[in-house]
Amino acid sequence: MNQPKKLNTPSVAPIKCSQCPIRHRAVCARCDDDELEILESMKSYKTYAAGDVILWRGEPLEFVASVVTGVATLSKTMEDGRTQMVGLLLPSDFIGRPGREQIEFDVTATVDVTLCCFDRPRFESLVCETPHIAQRLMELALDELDAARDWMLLLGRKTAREKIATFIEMLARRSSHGQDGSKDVIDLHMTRDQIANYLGLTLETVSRQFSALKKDGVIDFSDRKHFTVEDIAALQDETGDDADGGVVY
Amino acid sequence: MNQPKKLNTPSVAPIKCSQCPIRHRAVCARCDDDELEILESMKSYKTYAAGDVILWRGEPLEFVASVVTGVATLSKTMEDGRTQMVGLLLPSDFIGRPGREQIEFDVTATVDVTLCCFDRPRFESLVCETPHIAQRLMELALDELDAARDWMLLLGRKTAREKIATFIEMLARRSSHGQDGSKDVIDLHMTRDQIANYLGLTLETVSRQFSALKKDGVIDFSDRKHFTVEDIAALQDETGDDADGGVVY
DNA sequence: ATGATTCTTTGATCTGTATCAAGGCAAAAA
DNA sequence: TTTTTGCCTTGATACAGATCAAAGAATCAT
Repeated sequence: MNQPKKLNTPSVAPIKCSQCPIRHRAVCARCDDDELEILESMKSYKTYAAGDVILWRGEPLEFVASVVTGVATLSKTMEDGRTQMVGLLLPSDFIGRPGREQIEFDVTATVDVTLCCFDRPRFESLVCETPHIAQRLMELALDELDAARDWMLLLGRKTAREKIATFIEMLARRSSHGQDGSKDVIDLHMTRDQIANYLGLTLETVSRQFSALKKDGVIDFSDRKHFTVEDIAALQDETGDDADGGVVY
Repeated sequence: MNQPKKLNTPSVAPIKCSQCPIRHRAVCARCDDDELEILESMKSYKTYAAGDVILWRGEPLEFVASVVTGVATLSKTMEDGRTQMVGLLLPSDFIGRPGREQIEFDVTATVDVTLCCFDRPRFESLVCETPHIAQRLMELALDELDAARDWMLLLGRKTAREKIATFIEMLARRSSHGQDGSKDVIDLHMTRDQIANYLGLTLETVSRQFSALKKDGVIDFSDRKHFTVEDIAALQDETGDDADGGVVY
C-alpha cells in the first residue's frame, strides 16, 4: 500500500472542501479533514491546449482527474475515419474508471483544458479504504450510464432537428450559472464538425439546423460560437423528450 | 439494518457458488459461506411470460435480480411511440442499480424469463458490508457503460449492414456454448421489429439485410428465429470494427 | 383441421440526410 | 493592410433507409 500518511503541516490552514476540485461532483462532500489532506497530497494540475489528445484509447491510465476548466470529448473512431463522440466532459466531470487499467476511447481537449489529477494507484487505495468515495464513484458511473442511454435514444431515433435541439437544451442547462439562465450567452466550445460527431450527423446538417432554429426565432447567434436561447419552451418542444424531463445527460 | 442473520440449517448441504445465480456474472465469486447463505436467504425466483413488462420506467425498484433463463430488453420510448432499446439482458446479466430507487427505462421479457431476485434493501445492506461485492457491481456498471458506448458508435455511425453484422456477431459470441462455436445454431429470441428497435432501424430494413447476408452466404436461416454463421470472417469484416476486437457489448 | 392473427418478406416509392461543390467570413500570419 | 487559413454557410444532387403496400409463412385459437 502506498497511500500517504497524514502530513504534518500545522501551519497550513485546514484544506477546505472547496479547494478539492474533485468535489466538483461532490466526490468528497463527505470527506473528513484527513481524507481531504490525503487527496490534496496526491493532487497535481495538468493543462492541455485546444486540440491536444489527453488520453489515447488503450493507453494505460496513470491518473484519474476532474475537469477544472475547459471542455474535453470522449470519442471512438472506426478504421475508415468515421467518428462518434460517446461523452462530453465539462468542468466538474470526472475522468477515470475505478479498477480499470485503460480506457476504450480517446479523450481530447476541444478548448484549453485544466485537469486536477490524482495519482491512480494512490487514489485507488484511498477509494478502497473509503466506502463513501467508492459509493460516490458508483453514482457517477450510473449517471454516465443513464446519460449514455439517453444519448442512444437520440442517436437511434431522433431527427436532425431534435438532435440539435436536445444538444442546445443540454448545453443551456449545464452551462447556466444563473438560477433561471434562459437568456445567458452560451458558449458552444466545439466546431460544427465536432458537434456533428457528437450527434451522429454531418457538419453541413448541423449548420443547416442551426440556421433553421435561428430563422424560427428559437435561438440567436452572436457569433459562430456563442448563442442565446430566445424561446426555451419552443426549444424543449423540439427536443422530442417528455415535457416532465427525467433526462440526465 | 435488516440484513438477515446467518440461518441455522445444519442439515442442508453448504450452498455452492454454482447455486447462487448472481454468480452468473461472478458477483459472488469471492463470497464466503456466510455471505452465500445470506444471499440464499433473500433469494426468490420470478417468472415472466414473453411480452410481459418486468419493470416500468420510474417504478420503484423492489428487487435486484439476475437473469437465469430467457431474454429481456431495456428500452426507452418517446411520446410519439418511437422506441430505442438501450440494452439487452441475456442469462447471467444483472438488473438493478446500487443505490438507485428506480430505473429510467422499461424492462420487458421478449421470451419467457426467469429471474433470480434479491430483496433490494437487504441486498444493499449486504453490499454495504461487503466491499468485494460493491467492487464487482462497479465492474458490472463499467462493463455496461463500455457496451453502451460501443452501441453509440453503432447507432450514430454504422450502416444498416454493419449494424446487422455487429448484432449477429454479438449474438454469436454471447450465445456460443462451445469453445469455437462458429457453427452453433443461434436463437434470435427477438422479432424483426424488436431487432430494429435495438439497432435504430425499421423492421423492413432488418429483414432486407438478413436476406442479403443470407444470399451472400454469410449466415443461413433454418427458420425465422434460428440461424448459423456460415462465414465468421466475412461476418466480422462486415461489422466495421477493428479486427483486433476490443469491443465489449 | 381451419380460420384468424401475427410476423416476415419483398416490391415500389419517397424523403431526410449525406455528399459534392462553391463561396463567405473572421481570426491569424505576413 | 493584405494574404492565408480554417471554419462556416448555402445550394445542388444523390442515395440509404424509411414509408407505404401487399402478399406469403408461421403460430394460435377455436
